[in-house]
Amino acid sequence: MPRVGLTPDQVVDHALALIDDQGGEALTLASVATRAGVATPSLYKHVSGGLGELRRLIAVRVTEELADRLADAAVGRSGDDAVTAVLRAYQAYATAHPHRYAALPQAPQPDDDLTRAATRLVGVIVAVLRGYGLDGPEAIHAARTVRSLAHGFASLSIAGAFQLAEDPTTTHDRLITTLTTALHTWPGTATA
Amino acid sequence: MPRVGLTPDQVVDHALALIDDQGGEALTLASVATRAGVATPSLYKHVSGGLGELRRLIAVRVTEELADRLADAAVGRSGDDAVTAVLRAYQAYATAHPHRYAALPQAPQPDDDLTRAATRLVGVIVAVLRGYGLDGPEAIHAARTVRSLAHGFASLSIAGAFQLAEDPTTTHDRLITTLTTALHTWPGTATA
DNA sequence: CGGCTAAGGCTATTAGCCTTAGCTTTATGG
DNA sequence: CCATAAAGCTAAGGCTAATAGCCTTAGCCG
Repeated sequence: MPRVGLTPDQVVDHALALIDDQGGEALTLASVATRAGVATPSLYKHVSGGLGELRRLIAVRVTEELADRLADAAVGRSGDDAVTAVLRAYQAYATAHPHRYAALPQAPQPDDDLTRAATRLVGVIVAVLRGYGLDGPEAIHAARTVRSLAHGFASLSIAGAFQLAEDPTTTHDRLITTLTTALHTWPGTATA
Repeated sequence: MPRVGLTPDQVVDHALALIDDQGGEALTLASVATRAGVATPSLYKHVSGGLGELRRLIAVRVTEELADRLADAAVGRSGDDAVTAVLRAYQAYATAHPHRYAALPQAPQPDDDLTRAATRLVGVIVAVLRGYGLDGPEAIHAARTVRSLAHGFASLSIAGAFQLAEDPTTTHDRLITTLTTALHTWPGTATA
């Protein structure tokens, strides 16, 4: 029939639109195919690994998007200002695209592409940490801590884990203050 | 045929054994039924909501288990000692049962049972924070921060996100030191 | 002791999904 | 203008969840 001219990237586009609309549970090759205006098996011409690979590509794309946002937020800032902006950008992305963010851990194994994207994301954090005199292995430990905090808060808030009356936004503010304060006196640093 | 004498709890037991063995991806009513020595539809007699409810029950069970471990770790300790023990227990549980922990976010919506279990888990953290003079709303914000850090690190480490040469155990040590230090000068506290 | 009821099994069926195989058509390059 | 590779299709197989309806067991009550 008429050729749609699909590309792997476009398949991921459709998949993301579907996830945004109906959640990761609804991600099925059949629905993606319908959105793309194509029969289900045709998707294999572009995503040969089937559903598993599609999930992988989604994780890569989302990680890249997130890394972009963080990089944008960091540019032109340094120190506490930069960390604050990065953490706010992280949470803003997760809040704006909750299903997309929740789809992240659905990826199979961390492959090369995903590792590359994640490395870039971590790179942004490491770069920001230079403002605290952190470098080398300690910068990695600190960056992992930052990422754990950002990811933990994002996934818990998306999952609806914060049900008490207290405003999660306030929690996030506290969390940022706590983090910036801690980074100034990072444990492994001799300069205390 | 001969009655197996199944109960909802036993169904969850089988499901958890399956998850531990083969990961959350492999959780299917058919496999659980096989393990239980029963035909698939028979499971509906015990878990009427089908796969969705089973996942819900699993999340509740895992959250309860985790809360137990944290409570055990906290007993008889206070202050930095208690926080350290709780965070280590958290990570130890996640490391010991990675698939089980990864299955947590597969639960549908936070229902009453899950909320109850999570409330107990948070209660343990809040109790530990009393050692820092934290109470009321600020204790909640601090507890959420602690939980975010613990959950973020656990899920990232399970997902294999820490691929660089640096030892994640060292990261965890730094993370704990950072957290205890920060709790002593919690942002919202007047006593600075 | 007889019989009733409810619970816990079962088989059969439907609907939906992923995936592979193989055919057909379109677009493109020589 | 034709050959070929890419991109679509239909058909089919095998898996899953879920529902419907039947059968048997266990236990209780008269």
